[in-house]
Amino acid sequence: MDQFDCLCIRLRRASRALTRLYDEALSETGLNIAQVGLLFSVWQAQPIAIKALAEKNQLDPSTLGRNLGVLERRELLTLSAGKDGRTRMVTLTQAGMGLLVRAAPLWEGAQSCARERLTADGERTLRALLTLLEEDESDPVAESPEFPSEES
Amino acid sequence: MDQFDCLCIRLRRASRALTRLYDEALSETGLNIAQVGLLFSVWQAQPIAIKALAEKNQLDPSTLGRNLGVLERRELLTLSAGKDGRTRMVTLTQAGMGLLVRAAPLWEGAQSCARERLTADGERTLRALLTLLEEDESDPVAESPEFPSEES
DNA sequence: CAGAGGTACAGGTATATACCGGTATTTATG
DNA sequence: CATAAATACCGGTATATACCTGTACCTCTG
Repeated sequence: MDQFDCLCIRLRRASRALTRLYDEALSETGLNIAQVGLLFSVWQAQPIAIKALAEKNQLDPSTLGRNLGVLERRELLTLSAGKDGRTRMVTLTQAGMGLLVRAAPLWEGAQSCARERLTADGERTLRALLTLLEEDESDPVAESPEFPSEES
Repeated sequence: MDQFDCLCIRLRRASRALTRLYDEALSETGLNIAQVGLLFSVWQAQPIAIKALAEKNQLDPSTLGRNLGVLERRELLTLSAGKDGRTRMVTLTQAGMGLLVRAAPLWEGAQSCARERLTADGERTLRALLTLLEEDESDPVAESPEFPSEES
């Protein structure tokens, strides 16, 4: 039962390390990779209800609700009542969009840095493995858009 | 630039999912995988100073200190002054040892379950990749060179 | 249409995580 | 030896994460 053989502990540790890398790269935006990723996820699907967004991100809805609260207070997104009175729809603000645009090149830098640590084959395999680990999988947003740019 | 192509976001998501699997398996112990892993790590190296344990686990020392506090309150480990008056040495209690023994088969179940989702080859590759990712966490994107702009 | 049951979210509680600044202690330096 | 610098830890603050409970709202059924 060596700890280094625990897939979960290793994955968590790698996750912390990689998060530090991305957070550092994004530091000048004032947001971390979790927040930027969340903004991006909203941008892909807005307006979207909290429940749906939670499933999309495999996050507990209550966790997501609090995470959204942070971004709402910073006026990067808005939470408004949906047609169904129970739901709250999430939408990016102009500032939120602008932040994504600013974050894009910084994110690319971190991604390149992370990618350099992997061989092409290794990265493909990692992706396949991550997909397996993520299990369920709702449709992976087929023709996925990219980070918003000035033109979008 | 689909969010699913962000290595960090994917790793974090896989980490959450896998953590849920292990936590569920360990639920009857009253501890989660992070706590069990920490107990195990202490057991491997006790008595050990917080700083050293933090490095071993790639955790911020203040984070680790708080995590240890939780386990100390449950009397699974003790924190005592070291020879160096600044350090606090971590040691498992009998209860802490006992909990590790109880957790072992439950952990094995979760590990097997996780392993079933991977091919043998895939798992080897994942381990190699995780090792790569865990290596060096120093000065990240300081002077990141060009970005391999793929098709962008 | 009224009540039962399901759904979406908010908030409480607890832990995980990191950064920063402060304090005590040790080590290095003149 | 006195003091500056480095070290190890603690506590404040903020966010991330999940579970559980309560509440408002919707939907289904008799």
